[in-house]
Amino acid sequence: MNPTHNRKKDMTRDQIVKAAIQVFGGKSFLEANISEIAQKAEVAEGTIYQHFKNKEDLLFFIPRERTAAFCEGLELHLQGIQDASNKLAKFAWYYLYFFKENPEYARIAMLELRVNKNFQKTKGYRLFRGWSDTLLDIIKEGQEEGTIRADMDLHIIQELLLGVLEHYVTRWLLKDEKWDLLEFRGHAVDLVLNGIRARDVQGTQGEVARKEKPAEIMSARKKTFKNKQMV
Amino acid sequence: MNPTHNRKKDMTRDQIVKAAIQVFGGKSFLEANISEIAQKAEVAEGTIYQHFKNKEDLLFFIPRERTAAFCEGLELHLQGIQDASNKLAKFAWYYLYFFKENPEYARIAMLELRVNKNFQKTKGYRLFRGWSDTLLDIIKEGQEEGTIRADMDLHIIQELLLGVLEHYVTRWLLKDEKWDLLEFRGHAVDLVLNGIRARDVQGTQGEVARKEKPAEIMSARKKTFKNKQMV
DNA sequence: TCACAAAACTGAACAGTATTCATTTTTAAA
DNA sequence: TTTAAAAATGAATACTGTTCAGTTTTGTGA
Repeated sequence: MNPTHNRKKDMTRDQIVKAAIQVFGGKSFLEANISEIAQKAEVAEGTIYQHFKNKEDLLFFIPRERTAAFCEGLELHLQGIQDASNKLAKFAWYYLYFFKENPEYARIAMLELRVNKNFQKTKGYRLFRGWSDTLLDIIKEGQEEGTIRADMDLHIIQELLLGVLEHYVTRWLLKDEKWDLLEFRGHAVDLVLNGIRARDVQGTQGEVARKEKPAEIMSARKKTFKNKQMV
Repeated sequence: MNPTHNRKKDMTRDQIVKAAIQVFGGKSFLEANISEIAQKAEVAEGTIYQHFKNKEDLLFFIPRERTAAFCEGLELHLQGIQDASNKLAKFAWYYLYFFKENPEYARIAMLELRVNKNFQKTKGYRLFRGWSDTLLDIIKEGQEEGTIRADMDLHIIQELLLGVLEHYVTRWLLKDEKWDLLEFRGHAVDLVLNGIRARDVQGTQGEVARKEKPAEIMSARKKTFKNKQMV
């Protein structure tokens, strides 16, 4: 068979992945079982193993499709926004909006993939976190603009933002999506942006947990991050 | 047998829990297996099921012991510190310090329990999150002192702090504890404290994501939180 | 010290589910 | 239409959590 004519196989694979999102999105990895996925996808259990090495491999494949959709939407929503602060606010909004609209995927991403050590080593993970470069660019832009404090490494700020957003989505999921995920967005984002905003510090109240001078901090941290690969 | 004389049973239970911490702390819930725990605890597999309903029940029992240790240490380390900001800084330090010293428990708490929907309904969970009232008290104190911004609900600030801390511990674990967990503490805490610090806002740069007036925000949110039980 | 009943423990048997693989069916080019 | 490769099948297998009938240990009262 000609390698370009592998439509059929792709189609059943898509069916399987679609079914997997439904099943994995509704119960934990452990509780979800292959037979149910096979049934939903209208294939035999054995068929799944022609497309995926095992149950975990199938789980790890899921973000590929959704990440692409996430990135497309993000690009679109960021277009036309001028300064970095507004871009960050928009980013946070879109992030929460996306998971609100994709609750099944949210459960998979936040409650399974995000805390899975094996997933960190997969191709899917790089896509999953690939878009975070966009975030780094925005932060850098803000630092150059002078609207975001430059006395701190990019990655620290990035981790702060992602940490808070992931946390809010996770809490929302664990509480059975009882409230609107976007409800507290303004306040949470306000706190974070307030924290990273540049201002003329006069040492008025800024003595807590800051023993080194700004310049030293930045250069030192950049090196450390590169060596230790925090992100 | 007299119900007060159940020492023997408690001892084997402790052995089992200790072994469970080791095994669950070294691999995922799925990869960990009962036979290994039984072997490490020097009991038969069947014995475990006399103490715990099932594998998950055993996992959920683990935080009981460690939470007590966490709280004791926290109380001790907070003693003698005067203002709320320094208490929060100390809280963050102690939080990270504790998980740095208990990496096995950290893996269980952050990568398994924290994202487990079933765990949220257990007795262990209430202990696990019980100490967070301490955090609420400190934040309230800061708001009354005037050092922490009072135009925002307590719980929003609490979630921000916990979110960031949990996120940093999680990243550290997923990257195989490659760096010192306390290394970036100063910077992360600085960002958060900077964000929640009270200051005389003149509307200089504070227009992002803040469409309502401070007073309205607070009263509205307090109600919402109570109704929807975010925490 | 012994008897004995309750508590605690044991491990082989059981059950449920992920995975394998020999076989059948489908596909598409010749 | 033929045919060989690709794809799909599902019964058999293997692995692991859980059960339970039987054994051992414990503590008490005679």
